[in-house]
Formats: sequence, C-alpha cells, structure tokens
Amino acid sequence: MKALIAMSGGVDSSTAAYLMQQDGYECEGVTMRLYHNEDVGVCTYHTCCSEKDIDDAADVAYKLDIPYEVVDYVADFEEKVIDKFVKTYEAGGTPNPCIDCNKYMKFDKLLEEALKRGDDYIVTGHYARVEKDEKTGRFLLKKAADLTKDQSYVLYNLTQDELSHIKFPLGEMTKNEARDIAESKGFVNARKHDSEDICFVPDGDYVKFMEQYTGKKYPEGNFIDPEGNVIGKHRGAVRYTIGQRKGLGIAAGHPIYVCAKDMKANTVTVGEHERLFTRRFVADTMNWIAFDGLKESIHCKCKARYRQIEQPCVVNPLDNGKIEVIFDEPQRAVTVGQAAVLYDGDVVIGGGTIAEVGDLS
RNA sequence: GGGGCUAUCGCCAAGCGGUAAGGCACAGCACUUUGACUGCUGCACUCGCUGGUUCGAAUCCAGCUAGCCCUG
Repeated sequence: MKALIAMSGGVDSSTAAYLMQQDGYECEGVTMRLYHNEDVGVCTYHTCCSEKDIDDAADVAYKLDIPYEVVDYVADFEEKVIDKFVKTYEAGGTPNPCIDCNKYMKFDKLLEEALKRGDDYIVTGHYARVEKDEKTGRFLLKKAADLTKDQSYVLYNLTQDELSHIKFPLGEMTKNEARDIAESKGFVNARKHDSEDICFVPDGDYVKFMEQYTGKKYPEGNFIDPEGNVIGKHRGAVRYTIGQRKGLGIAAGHPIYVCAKDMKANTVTVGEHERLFTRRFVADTMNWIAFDGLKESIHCKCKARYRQIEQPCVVNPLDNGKIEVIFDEPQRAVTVGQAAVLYDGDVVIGGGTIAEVGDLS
C-alpha cells in the first residue's frame, strides 16, 4: 500500500510519516507551497510552508529515505482560502482559514494528487481518528485520544470518500509521544515550536495583510454603545470580532467587549460582557459525516469555536440544508463565520458555518 | 463684579500629616493550527504651580493658575 504524507515541516507530520513507514506503507512526502513569503527568512517559527519548513520536511524525508517533493498550490490557496478569508471579514464575519485549507487544499487538491499518483492514502499529522462503523459501513471522524490536542473540529468537512483515503497516525497518541518519537529518530524539528496564528499572516496583523492584499484601506468609524451613542473611534470595522476586548482603547472603568458590527454603517457596538451570551444560531453549508443529512431534531453537543468545550444543544433542520442550533445554556460570543461542529461523544456528527446568531423566540 | 467647589498615571478614582490603593486603557509573556476569550507580569521616586508650617505633607496654611457651579 502506498501513502502520500502531507509534510508541513513540523513534528507531527514528520512523526506521522515515520509511523506509516513502520506500518509497512510505501511512503512519499510532499509539502504544499501555499503562498510566497514576502520576507524570506524572517518568519521562521509560526508559519507552515515557509522556506525553513520546507527544509525541515526535506530533511526528515531524507532521513526516512522516502521521495520528497514540493507542490505549488499558491494559486489555489489564494482563490480558495485567502480570498474567502478576506471576503468573510469584509462581510462582517470572522473566518477560520484553517478549516478551508483542510477542506480545499489538504483533503481535496492534495488528495486528488495522491490518488493520481497511485497512492492509497493521504496522511497528515492531525490529532483525530478515522474509524469505519461496521454496522453502517460509514467512515466516522472521531476525536483524538489526546483530548488536549484534538483537532477533529477543523476536519468536519471531510466526506465519506475522503475519509476512506485518510490516515491520521497520531490519533491515538499524545503530543509528547509524537515528539519523543521524532526525537528518537533525530528529526530536526523534534522540539520545534507548534504552529500557531494564521500561516499566511506571519506577524499576526491580519488587517495589515488584508490591506496589502486588497489595496484597500479599511475606513475608521464609530464605536457605539448599545443605545447607539457614539463613544469613540474605531480603526476599521474588520479589525474587531465579536467578544473582543483588547485593542478597543476605550477606558470604561470596566471591561467592555465588541457586541456587534454593522459593516454598512461602519459601526462597532461595544458593551458589557453579559450582552455576549446567546442560545441560538443558524448554520449553513453543512457537511454531515455520521449520516447523510439531518431529517429531524437531535440533541447533541456543539463547538462554536475551536477552543470551546462542546456544549449540549438541540439541532433543528431548516430549509436549504441549514440548521438551527439552540444551546441548553447561553454561550459567549458565538460569531458569524466561525465553524459550528456537532459531536455525539467522540464522534463528529457534522458541521457548518455560523451564518446568523441570536433571536431565540 | 461677588460667592462656592475641584485640581493625584492616557481615563476613572482611593488617600484626610508618616513616606502614592484599585479599576479601565496600554505593553510584554503564556495559552493556541482561526479570530477571540482567559491567565500572569509591567505601568506615577510622584500628587496644577510657587512658597510656608512640620522631624516628616498628596494630605495643614498662603498666593498664583486652570476648570466647573451659583449669583449679579
């Protein structure tokens, strides 16, 4: 059996490659080049696919004695991930580009490439598990054994067909075990810092990135309180997201947070922490894994952002494949553009994009 | 023209003769394959100005300056 390892240059995918090899697979390593580093050599730790990362991946592949190559997906990445990222922000939402990168790059474009090359599987260093449910014959996506590292949330878009060609060798182990393996094999990246931040925005300033990318300047506007009184000037509405506290520059005596944005009026509403809680939202562009589609209401758990403990809720099917989620308890800062992923225990039922928040009537 | 009140970090605000609380904002770090949240740390050798009283004052006194209010 042949496997194509998506090697980011980090520890996880390196260890994953090693494990597949140990498992008897004929492996080849590939790194996707997703964008061009404007300032080569400057950003070394918190990006994937930088020149440094390619060096690291190549180094590991050499150690494992497997073929290695870099594929150029810059154009696709820009179209499928960056463009959507920018558009979501401009529309007032808050995107999660990692999810789209998984959906359109790793498990679509790159998987297609793998199949074309005659590989049976595509392999990544994600902490998640794929299992085949013998009763139904469906592939299930499940949380990682190491719950502190679980990444099933960012993988909810996987289809049955994709899942049948995916291996996550790290799904059963802890981060430390993965690092220890890398260390024992002498991989250069064994102690490398975990990836973080948006990979194509190395300095964390996504607004600056957007301004460079679009050539636009996002105009200043007013901060208003919930009653509509102007209480300050903001530096561009795209700069703020629901629930945000830092960077407002408003000294109200107590912490205040972004409660709402109106892109048309170019206003950002700020208010007390208590105002951020909602029980209801609507999600669209659903992908279902545990079954083909939602036909009736179910009770399950939902994560409305990456780092949230799943919360009990009721999910109601709506028209056009949308769903309505009603949490048992109000949740803080549920935000349009973020992904909502539904869980039944360890199993990912499915997920979608939050399209509308609030108004439980 | 009289009378009163107030002047302490970017904002708010403790302090009332014994050697500058706190909150907000801000910065850094931690956390983190999204944006956030959160946690930790830092942040006035100085209290509108000038003198005086005192062993010692942001705290008492005087004058000055500024702002606010009332009254003409």
